[in-house]
Amino acid sequence: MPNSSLRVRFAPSPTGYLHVGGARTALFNWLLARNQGGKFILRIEDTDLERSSQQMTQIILDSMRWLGMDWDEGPFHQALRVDLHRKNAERLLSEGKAYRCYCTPEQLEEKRKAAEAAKRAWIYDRACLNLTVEEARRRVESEAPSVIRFRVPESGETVFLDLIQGEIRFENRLIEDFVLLRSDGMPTYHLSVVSDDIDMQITHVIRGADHISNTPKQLLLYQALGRPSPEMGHLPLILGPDKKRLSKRHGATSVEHYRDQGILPEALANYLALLGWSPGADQEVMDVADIVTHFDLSRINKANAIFDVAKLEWINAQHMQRIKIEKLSGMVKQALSETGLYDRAFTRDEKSLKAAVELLRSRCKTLRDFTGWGRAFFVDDFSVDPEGKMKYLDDPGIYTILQELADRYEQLPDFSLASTEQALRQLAMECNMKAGTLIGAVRVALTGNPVAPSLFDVIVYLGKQRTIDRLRRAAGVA
RNA sequence: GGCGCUAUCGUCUAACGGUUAGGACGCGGCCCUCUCAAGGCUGAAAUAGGGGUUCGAUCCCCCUUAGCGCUACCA
Repeated sequence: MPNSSLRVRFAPSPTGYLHVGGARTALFNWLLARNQGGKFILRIEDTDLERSSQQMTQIILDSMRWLGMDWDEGPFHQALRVDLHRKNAERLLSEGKAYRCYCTPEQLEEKRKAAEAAKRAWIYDRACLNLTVEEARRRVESEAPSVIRFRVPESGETVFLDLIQGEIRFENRLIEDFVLLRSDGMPTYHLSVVSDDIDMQITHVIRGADHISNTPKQLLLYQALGRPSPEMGHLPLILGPDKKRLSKRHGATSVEHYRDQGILPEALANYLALLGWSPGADQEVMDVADIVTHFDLSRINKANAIFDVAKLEWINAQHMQRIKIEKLSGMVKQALSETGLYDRAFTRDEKSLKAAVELLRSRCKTLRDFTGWGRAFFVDDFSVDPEGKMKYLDDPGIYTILQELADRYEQLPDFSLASTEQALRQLAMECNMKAGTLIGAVRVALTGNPVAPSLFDVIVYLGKQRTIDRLRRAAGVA
């Protein structure tokens, strides 16, 4: 039962990078739209002029695209739509559903503090709602700055059926007469969100659970404006390992960061989708298309989830193993270029690059491992791991053996998996040493690392000349 | 403090009144093996506590506890 008239939106405020929490909110909206054949709308909530910036907007858009999301409408800039918001505020004012408030921030702060000191709950006391006609006239004439406050019903309840959380109810008398329009004439969050969601004909608002307590205010606004409210769904929050809300304190929170760490976009999307949502089957590693077809709001969890980097890395490793080799090679090439390790002469051609990637992929957790641990597969300039050196190249006798192996390899008419292995084992036997020991030594000589793919695969990949050179270099460095 | 939401292995989660409470990450063991991964097999590990409802509660209700969120002329 796809609902092609469904319209959802993601509405970030460009005051920082795209946070993984925000990314997940965006993703769930996008998944819902794509699953239902509806529309996904992007709206930039930049009414906080001081904290918003064009650069941040750009970074957010880039991160979304990188994650594989596209949008059908927008990006709309909320700051450009304030006239519409103001009109709604004025309409409510003229209909008596809102009123002017002349209280200064200082006065309010004072009352708030007093209430706090007396351990009383504080919401705005409606001082300006109860102004006598005379007082009201005086205020208007004095041209003192004022805000427009929404007049919340003093009794009754605001109840809604949350798509994810179920029924949620709030007593109206505990809801404050919140500000719609600031004294500088700029709309506040509640006013602009509702105005824009109405104008953009949003049918489903899917957002973080931190907005649950904002919901009754917004629902009351829809009512006052005489418009049906959209369906509401509140996603559980993403927490850090200490169960606190995920923040910079936990280190990595931006999508950009994970991209820089060498996480694949499909892996991050996969992991984010699994945070709070579960596919019907036990299959957890999915590509985006799979997730789109299986996505279903009814399978979203209500409890907050802790962001687990270890599992993200595992999922990433899984994706690196399953992805088409052409695609992975392209990403590795990009990573090599970015770190200045892409040497066309060394890598020779696409086929050779693919061979190296194929050899390394099951041993890598992120793209970074290709340029770090896998360095010797792409350039000749690599260092030798001290521990590997100590373990395998400590005995001076090994150098003559490596030299000898290089000589024998040079004589080999065909340089293959079988022939190189046969020659090595033969030499080990003659030297009265275990093949495994020699293999270890050669591995360190060729890759600088005691941990690497199967040795003879490495030898064949490097080729005859490079293998011999590296063996002699290791022997010579002695 | 007030209001709201939540509560299954350490973590992500499945089980939508009846299961030996399942899977995955991580951790341990074994197999494979030239190292390390990958892969296969396997082990330890959970229904927060207390009351109800019911023939029967992880599941429904209440209380407690804990965690989180909101509590601005920020979004």
